[in-house]
Amino acid sequence: MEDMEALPVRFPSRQHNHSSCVNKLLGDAEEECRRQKLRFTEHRRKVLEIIASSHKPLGAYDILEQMNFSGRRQAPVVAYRALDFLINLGLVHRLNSLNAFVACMAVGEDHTAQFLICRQCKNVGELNSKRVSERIEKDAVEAGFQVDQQLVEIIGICYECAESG
Amino acid sequence: MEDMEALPVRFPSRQHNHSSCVNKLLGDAEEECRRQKLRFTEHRRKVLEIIASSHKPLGAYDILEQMNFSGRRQAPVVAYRALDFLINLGLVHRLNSLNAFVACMAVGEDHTAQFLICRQCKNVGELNSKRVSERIEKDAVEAGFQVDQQLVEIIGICYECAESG
DNA sequence: CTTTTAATGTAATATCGTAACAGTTTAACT
DNA sequence: AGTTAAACTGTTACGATATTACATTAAAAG
Repeated sequence: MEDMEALPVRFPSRQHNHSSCVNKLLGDAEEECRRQKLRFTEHRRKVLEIIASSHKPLGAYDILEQMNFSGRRQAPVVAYRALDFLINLGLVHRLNSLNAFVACMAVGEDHTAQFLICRQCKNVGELNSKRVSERIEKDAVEAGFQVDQQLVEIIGICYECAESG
Repeated sequence: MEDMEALPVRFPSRQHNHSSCVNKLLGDAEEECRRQKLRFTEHRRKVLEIIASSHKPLGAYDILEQMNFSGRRQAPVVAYRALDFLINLGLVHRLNSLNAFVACMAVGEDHTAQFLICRQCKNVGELNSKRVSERIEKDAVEAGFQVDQQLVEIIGICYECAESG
């Protein structure tokens, strides 16, 4: 029998205003850090802000370029350290097929994410389909494989790009 | 209603002898190239042979190391060119989460592959679950996304590693 | 046998990511 | 407060992965 609950999907529309995303995410981050007694430092805040201000995936060096606090260029490791932290907290995801990073669109929802990558506008959305993750889990187990982590990246064309030709 | 046909899965067992894989794959490659009027050159044959001789994913530079024909080291681009060719032919797959390459285990079967990556023994298997690929396709479409390509990598522990503790 | 298409050789360089270690800040505990 | 331990930062250097560009050679098509 099919699971009939609505399929949660987040794909950023063109009109979409980022600043609310940014604020929400920064708030979530602060709260989560308080809860887990972790430090939400300047670097971490800045990196999260940069990533959340775009729904296009950013490379580590793109992020780095936007981190010139005092005109001074940061070393790569600075970005990578912050990214690791944010990924562990579930606030940022890494897209393996692009070597790039996006902000999570469903923080704290205990979601399994499949990424929708539009190869035209380059925006990335999240499909949070439990049906997909459960299907993968079941079939892997049936094949004798114990699943720790699923990485699902779906390349194609988003709704708005398909509309506008 | 559930699809009840057997779930095709290939995970290399420990006893497994590679030479038959290698021969089969080289044969398939030759045939496919003849059919498509493509050239199965020395580099391409060698790279395919190297990849097929292991079920552990190999990086481009690992492959390169094994390509020293005349004691002379090849340039990276040589390996990448052959890899691109073999990937386009469907004989080799790229694992994005590892920046590495494996031989296809189901050549010519019009398969959609999900990769099973054992983080203990490092072997990689292929789950060729139509149910998974169709579930992804359906849910993406329902979310307004037109799918061109699916990248599914499943990290965990294979049967033999789970058995032996 | 010449044209044109595909593949190769070679060098240089771009892009992505980590190791190592000294110094500093913060939190936790007397 | 003063001391200690843990986490974070600054900095340098380097390793790993991948591509561009262009001259040359080989193969296929006419």
